[in-house]
Amino acid sequence: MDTRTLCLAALLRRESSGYEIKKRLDEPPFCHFQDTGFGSIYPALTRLANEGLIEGEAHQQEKRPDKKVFNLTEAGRTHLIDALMQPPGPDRFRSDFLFCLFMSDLLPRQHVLRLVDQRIASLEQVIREMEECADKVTRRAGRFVFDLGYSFYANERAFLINNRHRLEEETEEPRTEAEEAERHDYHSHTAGSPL
Amino acid sequence: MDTRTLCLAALLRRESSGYEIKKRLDEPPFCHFQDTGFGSIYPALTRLANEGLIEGEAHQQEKRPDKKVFNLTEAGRTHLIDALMQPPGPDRFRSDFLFCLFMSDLLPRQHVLRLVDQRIASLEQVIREMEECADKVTRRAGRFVFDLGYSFYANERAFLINNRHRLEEETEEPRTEAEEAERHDYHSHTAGSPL
DNA sequence: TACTGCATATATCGGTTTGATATAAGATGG
DNA sequence: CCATCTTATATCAAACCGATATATGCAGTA
Repeated sequence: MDTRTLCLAALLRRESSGYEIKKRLDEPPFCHFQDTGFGSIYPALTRLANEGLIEGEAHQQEKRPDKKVFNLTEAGRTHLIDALMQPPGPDRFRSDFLFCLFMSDLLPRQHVLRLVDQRIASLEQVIREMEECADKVTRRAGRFVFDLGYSFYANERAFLINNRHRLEEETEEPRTEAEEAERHDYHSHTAGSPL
Repeated sequence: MDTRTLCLAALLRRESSGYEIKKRLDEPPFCHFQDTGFGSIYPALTRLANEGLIEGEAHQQEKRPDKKVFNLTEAGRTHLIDALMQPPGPDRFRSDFLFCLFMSDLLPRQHVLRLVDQRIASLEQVIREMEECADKVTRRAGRFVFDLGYSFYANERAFLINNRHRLEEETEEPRTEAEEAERHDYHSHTAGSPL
């Protein structure tokens, strides 16, 4: 979902400044399936204001930089609902961790195991944090997505713990042989062996 | 992982053209955790060639456009391994589907249920396709990532099937009341209710 | 037969996103 | 007292994404 729609959604229930939107988008449950930076949010807000989908005014603050607080217009609300009714685009998922794992026959075994252990640790932290704030999530839709996210993380943790041993074993056949085999496959056009 | 590193990885086991790289990156198991378009791949290959990390020559083909086939240099192989040894960046996951679900109290219930059913159907197709090509995945590292990916999809499918009923029930409290409650929370600074 | 659409193959272009950085001042903490 | 964090907005280059252009062969079909 593009940043403009994200901003509309963030403004639906309360008026906010760009900074506040960023903060909320950075914490659960939102950060688990959408992320943005200031570099996207501020231009998006400017454009939304030009299009009349949001309205804003500068609130002067004591001892703080001025705050530009925006809220949705009726047109903005309509626009948001329109966007949500469109068939959703495909998920986009990019994971350096999985990429490294996939390429891990190039790397020292100890390094790979450390990578997996760090991943398990970071999953455990996310899970702990989610458990702590679980009772704050009361809206039905929010709760549904929260629970789904939780099951994602728990599932990955379980998989890594249960399958870590597969990466501990000695390296498979020597690399040169494997390469020769794949090269053969390639030339004989028999198997589309994955990458 | 940036596109240049991706291309190096794709060239590790066999020489390829940009088109072939794109094709392989578009199919499992690669498409499940990395994606790229031509708009990224061709510039990346040009730059890699300028940097001496890959070498290429144009193969003339009968009845087809010319093919520029690249392969890794020793410097390219070293560069790839260096990149893989760096601590991996965080996963990036963006899902329009989850975003729509999260906002689903704005949408007609039937629409949301249809969305979920379509999601289940598409998960089931992915799972079927993975099962069909499962026996082609033999490399240990590839197999590990493949199995992890499979468990992702299977987990999400199970969750959606088991929890779909939660979205069937009548809408919770009327929206205006809920809004008032949240507005109160906000002003009293007691609860950081998520978005 | 002609038409339609798909696969092969490379490439560019505009718009968007990302990540780092600039600016500025109060709050926090060692 | 100094470093670092938080609040607050903003910009910029580099990278990325999606659509489109170009050209040809091949398979299916009306």
